[in-house]
Amino acid sequence: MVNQAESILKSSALSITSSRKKIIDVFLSASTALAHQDIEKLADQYDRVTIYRTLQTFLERGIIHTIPTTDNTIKYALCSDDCISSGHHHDNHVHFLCDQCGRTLCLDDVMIPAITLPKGYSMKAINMVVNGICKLCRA
Amino acid sequence: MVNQAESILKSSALSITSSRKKIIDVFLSASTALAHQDIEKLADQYDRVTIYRTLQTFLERGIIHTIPTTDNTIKYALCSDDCISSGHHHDNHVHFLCDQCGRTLCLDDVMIPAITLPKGYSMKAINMVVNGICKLCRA
DNA sequence: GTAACTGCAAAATATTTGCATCCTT
DNA sequence: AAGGATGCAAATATTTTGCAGTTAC
Repeated sequence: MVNQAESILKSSALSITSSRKKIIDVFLSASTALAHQDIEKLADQYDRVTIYRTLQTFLERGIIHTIPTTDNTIKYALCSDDCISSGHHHDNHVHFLCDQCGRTLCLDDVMIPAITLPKGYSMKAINMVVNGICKLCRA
Repeated sequence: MVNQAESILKSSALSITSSRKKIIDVFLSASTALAHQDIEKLADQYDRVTIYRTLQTFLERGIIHTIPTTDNTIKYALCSDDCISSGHHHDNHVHFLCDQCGRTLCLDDVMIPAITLPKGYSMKAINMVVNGICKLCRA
């Protein structure tokens, strides 16, 4: 039984350091996408700068991805296995941003429908974000 | 023939000032969505703080909206007529972010397809952003 | 041992707030 | 005239950069 964080780092050919493991663990145990600030709080033994640099590295390697939100914040989430494997990032599920609790959730079961672009445009990635009230806030 | 910027301000019950008119004109003559920085450059006779406050006001009144992008920037665009009218903002077309020139375009002819959310979730707004290479960069 | 990673300090940017003055109605 | 909008100054917050010391391999 190998540590999951370590195995993620290994498959991206990154050296295994305690800050990187910690930040991956934070993502693994989070149920939602996280803002830089959230990560700072949850991994507060590490320098803010290290977190910036680590997130940057993870983005480049496709370990995490950003979720575009209308509320002027940037949220990060772990990529699912199949989106790391291909080398090319593609996240094909819908994201949900709750206007009440502010959480960003991956709706893994809701696929993004196909669309047709006008002539001359090529598509590399597609994102779909729904704003509203989530299950928990509504209850 | 009334000035278009003035008529937009009037229908939102905002007082007509030169900075507000200028900023609306900037949007009207832009072919793409604009970042705060772009607006600063295009309306550089006005204070940076005024631009912050004006954009904030316009967002609240539904004169402009933000477009979520994966590249960690916030882009603003004028709402189309029909999205102002209802009081409730709803932008039902797809946005395109060109990875090469960085421009954000409204694909007015491409509608966002309907999706079904899991039980317990309610939808207030939906956004769809496609990344890729635009028509002009490809040519 | 070497290259890469981290922490600290500091610089550069971006955003927010307070207040006095000016402009719109 | 009154309320709201603007500009300036300054306080905060965010992000980037340089460098020296430390760690992974």
